[in-house]
Amino acid sequence: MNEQLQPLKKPSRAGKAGRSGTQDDIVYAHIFEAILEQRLAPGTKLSEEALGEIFGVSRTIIRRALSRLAHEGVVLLRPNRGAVVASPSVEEARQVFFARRMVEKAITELAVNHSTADDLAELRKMVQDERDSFSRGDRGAGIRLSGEFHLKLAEAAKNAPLISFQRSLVSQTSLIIAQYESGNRSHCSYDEHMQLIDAIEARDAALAVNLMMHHMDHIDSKLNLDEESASDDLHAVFSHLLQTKGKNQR
Amino acid sequence: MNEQLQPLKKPSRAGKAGRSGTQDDIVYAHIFEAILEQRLAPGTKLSEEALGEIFGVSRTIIRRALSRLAHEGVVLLRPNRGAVVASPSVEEARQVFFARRMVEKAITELAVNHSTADDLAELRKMVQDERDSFSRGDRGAGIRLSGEFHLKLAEAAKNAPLISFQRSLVSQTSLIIAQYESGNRSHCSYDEHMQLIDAIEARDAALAVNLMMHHMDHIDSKLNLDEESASDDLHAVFSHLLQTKGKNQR
DNA sequence: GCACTCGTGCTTGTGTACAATGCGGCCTGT
DNA sequence: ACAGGCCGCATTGTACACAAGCACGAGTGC
Repeated sequence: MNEQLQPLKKPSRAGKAGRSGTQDDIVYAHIFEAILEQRLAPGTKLSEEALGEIFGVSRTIIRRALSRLAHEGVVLLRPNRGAVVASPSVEEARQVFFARRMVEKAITELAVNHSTADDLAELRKMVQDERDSFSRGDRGAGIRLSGEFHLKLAEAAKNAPLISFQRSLVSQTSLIIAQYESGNRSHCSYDEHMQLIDAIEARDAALAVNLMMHHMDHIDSKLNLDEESASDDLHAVFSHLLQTKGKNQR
Repeated sequence: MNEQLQPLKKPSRAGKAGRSGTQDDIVYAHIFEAILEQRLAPGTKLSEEALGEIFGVSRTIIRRALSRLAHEGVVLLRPNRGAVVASPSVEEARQVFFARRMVEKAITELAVNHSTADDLAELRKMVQDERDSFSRGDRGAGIRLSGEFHLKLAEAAKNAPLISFQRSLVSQTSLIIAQYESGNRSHCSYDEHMQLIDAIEARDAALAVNLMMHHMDHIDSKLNLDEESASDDLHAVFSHLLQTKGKNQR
């Protein structure tokens, strides 16, 4: 069991629930980051006690964080058997992508109508960060930041339920990308993000949606979901056997 | 404060997470049911200790249940100030309905392609139950069952992320209906549900989607979201003042 | 008479101890 | 030697006790 947890680096920016720093959120954000940046491999056991020691908090806090992560689908909670990093099957990946396509379309249309100048400025800044990460060679941060771009876009759309759903979809997508990405191409090209912002700023709904749909095409064309990527990752291959327990996910 | 909690009637069917009966799920399902059937009014405080005594479990269990309910949006968790039954504002209601329209459309299309004979049979049975509830005059159960119909439809669509999102949307919709419904008309007419099943069984996607869209129209035409329903419900009127604290919403 | 402040009580937040459950190794019998 | 069952260990599930924070009310000064 290769626990490659690292001993509590700085809180970074805490990505998502970045507001106020209740212990709870800090732990959540750290584990979340670690998973998305692939410092924690799919299938890795997440022991409550071990995590508690690492973060210097009791199991109570860890448990809440894991619960949240499970809700978003990046962690699998197996009754009486602990939590593991989720390893989405190909079928699950397809379902996530289908849902994302639908949501991104709606979000794009809403963003065209509702995004403010501030929203757009922030979005541009995020694309900058993303580009920086890639040029720095930090693939993990790149994956995470490109996800956060899509999340920020959802916020610009000003629809609370969609934001929260998007949060979950983006998390899972990042996990899928980390697991299935073929080659080392930039997976979520910032150029496309930039063009998208331009189209939204121009309030050109048709163009924006079009760009977004192509963007989605590009993302999943870069994954090899068609053949189960062979013996590359034994865990992923048998994950559906190992972890299909009693979750709500069919 | 009028705690109209009633002392632990039978588990009923536990509606949603009906599988296995861990204490956790039981408590969750009971509170969920009580809220959707309007035995718990929006704004009602949900004290952990009180609930614990009622259900005969410790606060730990209650807390998890409340956390799940908060995730679905039917309960509002205010840090250090306890949980209350959510009372969605008109704006929140609009956002939920927008999202639902989008999701129901996708679900309908998927269900046309993926629903099995078993799915359809179960759906028909649920519509029966729904009709029975209304003829019995049990409005609360009717609201809940019509919601469960839409949830079952999502399951027939065979897309896990959509199912879980739909669960949250249906819950919130039920709450909104309970809060804003004008008059006493049957709000989610079973006739429309039946026609929808027929169209799906006939694999007529265009018709099915059409019916679903009209169904959505009917639902929100029955609500008076346009004027804040006057002094009818003092709680609802001032809820945005009382509860807008630090939630992730917008 | 009004407003501000301080004290008190209740509710929630967190840590920890104990119980229950599943897992793996060991032993025994065939 | 291998299969099956038994027992001990580790990890999670639950409850409880203590700490902290907020709300309400009484009292006092202006």
